[in-house]
Amino acid sequence: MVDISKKEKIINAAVQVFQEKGIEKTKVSDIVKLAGIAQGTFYLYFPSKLSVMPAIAEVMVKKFMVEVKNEVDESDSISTQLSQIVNAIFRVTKNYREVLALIYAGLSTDDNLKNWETIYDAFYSWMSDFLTTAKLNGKIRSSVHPERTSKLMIAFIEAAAEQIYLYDAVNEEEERMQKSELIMFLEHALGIQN
Amino acid sequence: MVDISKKEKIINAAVQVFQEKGIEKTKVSDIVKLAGIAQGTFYLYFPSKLSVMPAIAEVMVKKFMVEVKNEVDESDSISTQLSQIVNAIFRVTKNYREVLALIYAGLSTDDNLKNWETIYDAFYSWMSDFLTTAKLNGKIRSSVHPERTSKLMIAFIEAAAEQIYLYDAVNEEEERMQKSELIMFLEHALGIQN
Amino acid sequence: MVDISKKEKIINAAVQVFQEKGIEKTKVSDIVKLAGIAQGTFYLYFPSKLSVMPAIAEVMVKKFMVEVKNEVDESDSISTQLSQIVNAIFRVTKNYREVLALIYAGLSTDDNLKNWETIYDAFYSWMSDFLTTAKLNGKIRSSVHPERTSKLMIAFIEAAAEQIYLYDAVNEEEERMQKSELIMFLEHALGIQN
Amino acid sequence: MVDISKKEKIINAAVQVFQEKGIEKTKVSDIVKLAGIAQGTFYLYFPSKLSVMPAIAEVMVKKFMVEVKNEVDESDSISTQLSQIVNAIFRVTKNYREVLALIYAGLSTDDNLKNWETIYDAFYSWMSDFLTTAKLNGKIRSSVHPERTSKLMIAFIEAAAEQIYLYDAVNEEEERMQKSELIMFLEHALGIQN
DNA sequence: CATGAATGAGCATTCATTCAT
DNA sequence: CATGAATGAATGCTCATTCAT
Repeated sequence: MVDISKKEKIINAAVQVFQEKGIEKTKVSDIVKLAGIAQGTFYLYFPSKLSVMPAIAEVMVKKFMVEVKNEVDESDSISTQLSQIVNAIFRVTKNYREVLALIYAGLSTDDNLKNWETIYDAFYSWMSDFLTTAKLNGKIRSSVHPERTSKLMIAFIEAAAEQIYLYDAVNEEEERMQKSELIMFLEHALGIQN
Repeated sequence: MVDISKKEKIINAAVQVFQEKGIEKTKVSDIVKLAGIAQGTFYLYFPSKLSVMPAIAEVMVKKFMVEVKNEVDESDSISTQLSQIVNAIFRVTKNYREVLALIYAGLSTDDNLKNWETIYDAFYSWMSDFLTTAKLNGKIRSSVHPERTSKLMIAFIEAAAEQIYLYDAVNEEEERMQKSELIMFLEHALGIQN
Repeated sequence: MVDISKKEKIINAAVQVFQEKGIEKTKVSDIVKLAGIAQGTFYLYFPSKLSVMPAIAEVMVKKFMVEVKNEVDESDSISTQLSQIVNAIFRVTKNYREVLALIYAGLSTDDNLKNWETIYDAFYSWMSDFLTTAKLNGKIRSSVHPERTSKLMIAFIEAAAEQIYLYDAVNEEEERMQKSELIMFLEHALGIQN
Repeated sequence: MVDISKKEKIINAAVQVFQEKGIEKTKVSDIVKLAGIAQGTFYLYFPSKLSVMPAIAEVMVKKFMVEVKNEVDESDSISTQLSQIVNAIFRVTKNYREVLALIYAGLSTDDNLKNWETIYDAFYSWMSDFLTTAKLNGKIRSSVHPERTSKLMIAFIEAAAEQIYLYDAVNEEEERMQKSELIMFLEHALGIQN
């Protein structure tokens, strides 16, 4: 039986409440109620309401990575793997659109954090490795700079997903078409040779 | 002499104050003080503090368009024009990074607006026209779907700019390199033939 | 064609709005909207929001008197006339319960008015005359002091009506019984001899 | 030593402040200052400013009952006891005229309460018992319906007291005379036989 | 470590009133 | 007389944070 620490309970509850209520309307009292702990206990683990944000961001980045790693099959073609990456990122964005918006906002709201980069580091590394391998295998154009391009790609795919799920109220057909266009766009950008 | 309406005064003041203080810390009293009007007057034009957001968003989109239109020289090569577009978007993002972050957040914070698309429409149209022309002239790959790609490109370039100016604290050298990588990425994505 | 002065329009509108919204929630803007005049016009006729109260009170007292005078038939027995008085007062109280509550409260809320007595004077006089006549005709006990008793009776009947319509949510049967008890109570109090 | 709960402190303070300032001019900050607690604490016990009203009403009804019970001597004649009841009610009304006016108004102002009856129940019961006993002893007319008449009497005596203390600015002589008239009125109404 | 009652600074919003037209 | 846009003082209520137990 897995013992969930109070800190984790708080983070999980925070993700859920933020997801449902948005940043302004979420009260610490909501979070602790859902976490099943006392109001004061929150402050034993986090110095302030906003300081949960980085922890949430970390959780979200982990979700992205877990999904991507689960979805991507290295034995498939690069083109297919690219689709798999896009699908994974789209899926997480769809499910956690609100929290993601909050993170993007919350981090700038809160002063104490420019850890963004640090938080994303593992994801950037993974993507960078992916690109490096592909490049070594001659599957993508040789001029790709894996590190820089990894950041661009993640930013791009997430932005495309947000565009669809956050601001548009698109139908499934349109969603599918837009995703196709994105993948084609990426294939050309990376100069994929299957 | 141009007569600035009270509403415009409020919007301009709001852009400035939000830019300086962030969303949580901005008080309506700050905005009206800067706008030179009474507190109550604010509520004659906007029903709530957050409801200025869409108006601000519109202003920001206009800023993007003005900069892009000023910067892009249609007599230049497509490749050059692409750089010009990127430069313009980066410049606005750099100058208004805070407000932009607020908008991305604020719109989801505030319930009353999913007008995002509407607000961006003009920009999307411009970009779509740009791609259509380029496509007709055989300057970019023929498989590009101008409308869909226009949305992707704007989302992408903005996301790349935010990544640099919002979350990173990059040096100029790194900024320059990242921008180059982005342009190269875009050139391949669009299949540019100069 | 009768020309209703703006002042009367305001008073009528105020009665209606107060009736519907209660004293706290009634805004001057509601009153003027219903009266069909401009906000500022209100202040040409009344120095403040609360200062309409006495005018409203006057209107209400007039309503009481009109109803009582219409209902009471001097050719009927004293006992019957008493019932008629009670019925009239009950009817007005039922229809204007909210405004009446407001008046009772509003007058004490507002400092500038202890005109209560003055406003009720005409009603007291009528009742006093009624009692005087009855007394001269030997229809009621001779120890009744018409002036003092007139005030008591009006206060009493109104209080009884309020008790039913303001605070109770009585059924019609109970209402009828309570009214009977009141009339019997009054008959004995006045020592009515038919 | 009796420990006064925070809730009681609030109610007591509220009675006092409302008595002094009236309903509109009373600020929550006044109440908490007098109660010696923090502003926020008020809202731990009452959801809104107006919601103290019912609690105050209860306190006032208790005051009526305490005074009446203290004053009335069952070994005295019915006539004397009636005077004692009137005196007690008049005294409380005189001392708390403002709060009483507020209650009468406040209850209708505030939506959440038609508990009026419930609040008065104990007082009605006491009076009803008083009348029942008197009736059984043949001291009052046998046609009196104790329950209904108890409500009428309380409403009546209070109304008479208010008429004097709230709206009139009577001299003591007039006050005494009006009270006599009331008692005589009641004696006849009840058909008192000493 | 945990609690949750108490705190009180802080702010958005309202609305009676004014006054230039 | 009439207007209604503009005013800005005034206050109820919230909620992050603390601390005695």
